[in-house]
Amino acid sequence: MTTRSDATRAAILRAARVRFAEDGYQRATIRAIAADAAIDPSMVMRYYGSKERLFAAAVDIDLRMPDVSAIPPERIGPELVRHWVSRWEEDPAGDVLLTLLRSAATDETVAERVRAVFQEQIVPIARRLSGGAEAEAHERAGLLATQMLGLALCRHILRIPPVAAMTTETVVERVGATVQRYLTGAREQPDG
Amino acid sequence: MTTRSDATRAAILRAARVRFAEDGYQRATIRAIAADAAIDPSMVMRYYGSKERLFAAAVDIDLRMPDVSAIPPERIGPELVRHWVSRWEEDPAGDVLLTLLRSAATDETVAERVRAVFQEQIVPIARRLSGGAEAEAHERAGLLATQMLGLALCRHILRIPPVAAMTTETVVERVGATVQRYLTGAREQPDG
DNA sequence: GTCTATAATTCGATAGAC
DNA sequence: GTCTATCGAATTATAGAC
Repeated sequence: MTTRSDATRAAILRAARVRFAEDGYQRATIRAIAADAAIDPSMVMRYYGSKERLFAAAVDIDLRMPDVSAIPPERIGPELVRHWVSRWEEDPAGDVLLTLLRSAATDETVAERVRAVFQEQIVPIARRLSGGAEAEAHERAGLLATQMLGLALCRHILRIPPVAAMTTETVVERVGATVQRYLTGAREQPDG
Repeated sequence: MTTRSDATRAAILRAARVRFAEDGYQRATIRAIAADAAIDPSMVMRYYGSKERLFAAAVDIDLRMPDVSAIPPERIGPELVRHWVSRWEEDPAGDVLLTLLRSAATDETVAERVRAVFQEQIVPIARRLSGGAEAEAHERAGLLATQMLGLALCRHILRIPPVAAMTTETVVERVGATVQRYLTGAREQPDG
């Protein structure tokens, strides 16, 4: 029933997501987050205990991959890319994904978390499509990750002009074709 | 003729490259770099003036893309990937590339530099292969960047197991085919 | 050329008044 | 529940002895 404290908590979390997304974990300061939320810095400590716990709360989100069994296998590539692109454009999710990827590049703890998401949410998609062979599923999932994360990196973090300017439809078509090949394409030769 | 100071400069630079590559710009401290180089922290300031200038000196390297005119157009994809993978495994270059990409994810100044490298070294490759159309060259170069940088990100920074474990030959074949399509593949439909 | 000592900031975290 | 005041630690950077 403490609605005022709940509002404060939410305001802190909202400000933290923006700050972490813009500045990264290290440059973002508790003082700046508190200023954005228009509250006192000590309130952040009171509600979240430490900067690290605040960060964990700010990036605690479910990646929610789509149900691949509902997508025709021959359309899986473009559909996955479309889902991925739209996730990055949603409101709190986009900031969280931005924060996660930026932080993963400089923080081993966050990188480990990305690897866990890969193992739990990406590998099963490849496993379902490549009928049993475990090593093959891992390789296909890995290639998928290079393209999906590379797209997000260039489009939202590095903001390479032609990639950032590309329309959703162009991305879905061009990158979708690559993802399709990585997931369902014939293997040209045995693994070297 | 100041060979001792030159040796000190070089030792600082060598230690800086390793530290920046391992810890990133912010977490790497002048004190730690000096300790690695077995000299006094104030010497770093004496030789490089500031942490920022030391960083600039540490990552000042030419990316040296291969001469594309010497490669048959139908083999450009795998050859570019092979060159890229091997650059990341060279000795000082690998550390510098690692530092650049990690730092670009969290530092806008470094990101701007990556964009400049893209414009000066990647776009011309696409331009040469796509005969004149400037917008098309930019888009092809952008797609190339998503795949190349995504590969480096997953293999060397996030160290996603199946990507990190992939042999050079497998990467050259699988990712090379994608790069080949991005650079010389037919366009399925006009840009949306 | 090299090192000691320290200035000047900045930040996370705590104690306690109201 | 919220804010004031401050501690303690870490960092870049500087001044100056040797």
